[in-house]
Amino acid sequence: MSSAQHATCPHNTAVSCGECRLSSICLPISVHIDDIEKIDSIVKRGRPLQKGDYLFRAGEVFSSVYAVRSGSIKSLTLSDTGEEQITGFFLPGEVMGLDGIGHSKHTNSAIALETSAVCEIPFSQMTELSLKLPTLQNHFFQLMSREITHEQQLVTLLSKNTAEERVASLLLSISSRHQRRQLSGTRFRLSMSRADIGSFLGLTVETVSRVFSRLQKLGVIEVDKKEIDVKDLNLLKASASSSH
Amino acid sequence: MSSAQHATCPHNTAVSCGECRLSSICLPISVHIDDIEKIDSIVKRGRPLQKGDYLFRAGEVFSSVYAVRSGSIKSLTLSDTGEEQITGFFLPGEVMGLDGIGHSKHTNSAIALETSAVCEIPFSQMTELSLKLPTLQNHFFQLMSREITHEQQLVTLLSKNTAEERVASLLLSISSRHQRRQLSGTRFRLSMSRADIGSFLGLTVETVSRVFSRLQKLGVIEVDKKEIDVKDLNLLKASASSSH
DNA sequence: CGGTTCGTTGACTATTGTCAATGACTGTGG
DNA sequence: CCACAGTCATTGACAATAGTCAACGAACCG
Repeated sequence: MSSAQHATCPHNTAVSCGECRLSSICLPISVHIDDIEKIDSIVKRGRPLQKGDYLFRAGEVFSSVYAVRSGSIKSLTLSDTGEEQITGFFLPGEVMGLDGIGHSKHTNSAIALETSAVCEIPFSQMTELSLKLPTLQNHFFQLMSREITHEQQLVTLLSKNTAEERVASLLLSISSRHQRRQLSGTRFRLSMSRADIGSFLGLTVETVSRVFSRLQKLGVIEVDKKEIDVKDLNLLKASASSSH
Repeated sequence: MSSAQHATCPHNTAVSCGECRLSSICLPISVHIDDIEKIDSIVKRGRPLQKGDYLFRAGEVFSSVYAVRSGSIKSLTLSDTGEEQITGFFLPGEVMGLDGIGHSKHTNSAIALETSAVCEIPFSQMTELSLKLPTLQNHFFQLMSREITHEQQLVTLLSKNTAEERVASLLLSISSRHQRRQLSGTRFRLSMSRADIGSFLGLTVETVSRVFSRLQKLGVIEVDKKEIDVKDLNLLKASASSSH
């Protein structure tokens, strides 16, 4: 039904890192086979999360980072005034929870947007193993650095771009992340609500909804509830970058 | 003249990590003395940068991260349309350049806001040393994780807060970073221009200027060009957090 | 099925951006 | 040492983008 389903069972809990088709995304490219086994031995695979389930909560003691195996997860913080701010959407192959390292506590909560499976990587075991596998150490430095870069790009998006450009950019981002997994970059399902999108992009639900309508009217995309069909990728790219 | 001057020469290039009064900020707290010497031996200390000098440029090959020793540095990216986005301000003891690790290229440029000195830490030597000093490895993981958290807080600020709240938050941030270095948290000099502040906070120069005027009229701060005197810290904190 | 959440659309408001003018400060060169 | 050009900061008037409030229908859940 969903276009994001894998050929094999998407939430299969018995797949090792060596066999996982996502490994090229979440693991260092150039590790030896026996090293993959070592990594594999510290990874815990729990049973799938149901939509709405928490993977971890802000304030909890940090002990692991998580690689999404299937489904999708949103991360969010609660501001002092109690309202939630969506800080990210994580798709299969992406690693989350890196923000907890700095203060030994999670600063975000993580909630499944649909039925999802994750690989838990206990952080202290990972750092220990990193001392013997320079490639692994380097991989995590790179993961974290890219996360910094992503956040900076998001800051720029919020600083300098209009509502339409922000929404178009998010669609492009999701599109390319689907493509990286050999899925369609032009037809996909948004697992998050309009409110989540709005919070992530610093917009209200109403504005997000209006932008979807406008992009549809312009022939850029076709929207059917959460299903998005990109009709003209170049137009979408044009919508995402400021014209002035 | 500037309130940020150290008692000893602030740009002294001959101070080792062991003697540096900033070490508790930029180095792991619990390293043994001989280990500090090892770290010290890979750190390069160049001659001070003058105002406007580049420390590195976006696109250059990444090889080192930098700890600010004195002065202040701004980091910025150039958008595809060529306009600059300020991504951060770095004060003594703070480490910058971490975003370059992920793609082996700097994604930001770094420019001195005033006469400044930095410690250059060659990254490959650091990672190599990290394999023998778990504390050092952990320290860098923490530094990077905190950077992620900071960026997320900035995203939230831009998403949810008004112009006044953003400016007040920046002033509070600078205030507490000064205090951490035993400097006055209520009287300090902003080394960056109004345009830099605006770009960083996603506001125009005019709006920044108007907010400064308003905060002054309200008795929160006193503004004399770049010199800021916080008259009522609690009022400033109130101005920084959303009232609704 | 009924109640609740979610998404869309409209009318109006308000915060911030844009454009413009002015004054202060900075630095350079005659 | 002063004059001048250029940048920077401030302020005002006006415009525009996105937010607020409200109503409605559709989908989802128990």
